[in-house]
Amino acid sequence: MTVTYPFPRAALTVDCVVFGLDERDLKVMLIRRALPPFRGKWALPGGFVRLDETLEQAARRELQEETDLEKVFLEQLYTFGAIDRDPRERVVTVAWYALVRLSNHRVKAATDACDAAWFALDVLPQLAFDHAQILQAAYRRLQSKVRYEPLGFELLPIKFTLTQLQTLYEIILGRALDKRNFRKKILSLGVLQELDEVETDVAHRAARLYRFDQQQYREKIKRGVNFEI
Amino acid sequence: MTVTYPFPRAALTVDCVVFGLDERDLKVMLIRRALPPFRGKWALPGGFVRLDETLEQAARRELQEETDLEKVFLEQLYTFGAIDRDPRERVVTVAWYALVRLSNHRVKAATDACDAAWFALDVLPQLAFDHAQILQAAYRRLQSKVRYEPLGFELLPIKFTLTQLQTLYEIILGRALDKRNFRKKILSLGVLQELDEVETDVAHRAARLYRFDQQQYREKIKRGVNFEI
DNA sequence: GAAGTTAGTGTATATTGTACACTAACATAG
DNA sequence: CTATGTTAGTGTACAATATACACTAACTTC
Repeated sequence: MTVTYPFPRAALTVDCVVFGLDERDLKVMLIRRALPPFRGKWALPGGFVRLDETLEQAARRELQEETDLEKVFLEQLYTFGAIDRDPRERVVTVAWYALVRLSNHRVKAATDACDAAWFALDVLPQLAFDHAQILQAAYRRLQSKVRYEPLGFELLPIKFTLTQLQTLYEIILGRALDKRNFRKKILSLGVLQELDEVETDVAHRAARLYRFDQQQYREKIKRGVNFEI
Repeated sequence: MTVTYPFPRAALTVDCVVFGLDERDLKVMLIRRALPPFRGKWALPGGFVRLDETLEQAARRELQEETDLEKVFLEQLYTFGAIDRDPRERVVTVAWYALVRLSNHRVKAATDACDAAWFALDVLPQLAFDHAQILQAAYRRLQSKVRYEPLGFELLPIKFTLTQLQTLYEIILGRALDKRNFRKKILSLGVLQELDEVETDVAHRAARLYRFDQQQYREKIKRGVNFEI
């Protein structure tokens, strides 16, 4: 099964920067490469785009092949096309970033002899190809976008406390926020649904649980209300 | 000169949405296609990516081939990969948008029997491929980005009046702005350099000219000052 | 020099952001 | 069952920013 073209063509891949949040850190999922080049080095999950799938389908397929991640938030980041970014040949990659609820998703048992693991952003190993650059771009995008779009909720459980939400913003933005002002602000946006439930299994006063109200959010957006932390 | 690969590959192109501003409208540059498919239809300037050039180089080359545009503001927009976006075969395109000073740039005499022309956004002809979608995406990007990055200056002459600047924002954002508030705001950002010159050839009081101070802007950004209209 | 046209300017009010500290509720250990 | 530890939850005063609004100045042309 070979194909012939009148002019040489770049290979086209997708790569995914998958962010997850645990108690104290923003983490990113990496795969240890089983094959050269960069054998044994860590890399972003990704692979070649097939001709019968869109770019987004390719990204989702790669996510599922290497992890058990389904139905996650996924958005196109940027397309990287430096001439020598892959030592073998010209490869252009469409990079995506994904946000997942870490608690729900365990990394799938190693596929084809690759390890997969979560790394905190400040203790990243050396990465293959230009993946360090891609990861940085994804992190910067997340930091700027989280301030005016409700991305953060994709990283939390469906039901969460206001403290969890605040901690999330503090971790992503890298600075402390005032508790009372944060609550005032976020509640005034009117996109949180207060539940009749509180946390369980905590050794102190249990906090009220909330959930993000997607429908409310869409309506507010239509009316031109802008979400900004 | 043919090449053979073990698996089929998508073709890779770049397309550019080139915005320019005249007295009353935001305009976009289109090329009339000389060849099928969509022969005779209008399309975004663009073409195939060569293996010895980056994606940005490809976009700039296409701009220069079909217009006389050099050193323009150019930024990657999004990569479009719908399976049947080109009727001939699978083609993935990396879309870019460019901002040019219309007064400086006349469209180059038709290259290989293509016409090129500027169209106001509200009187666009039917476009080839998915170019209408790409153009819409570019316009939305411009509208949102112009509010917190100094893109607008790329569309004006180097020396401009505050009224010209305000008109630019009004055209792009599609709403009227208050004259005094606009001036207060834009001057308080401290990125405009007041010149010792005024407009000429006007049949009324001549307005002071200003220029955008790139250096000041960079310094302000470093210090975390945020530019927002 | 009169008429027409755009430039250029300030203030009062409303809205939003920011700084800041204590009591309430619950779990657990003694 | 009481004391202790821990986090939840709440309001107000002040500062900064955004908004609404109308007239005089400067110049050109007839």
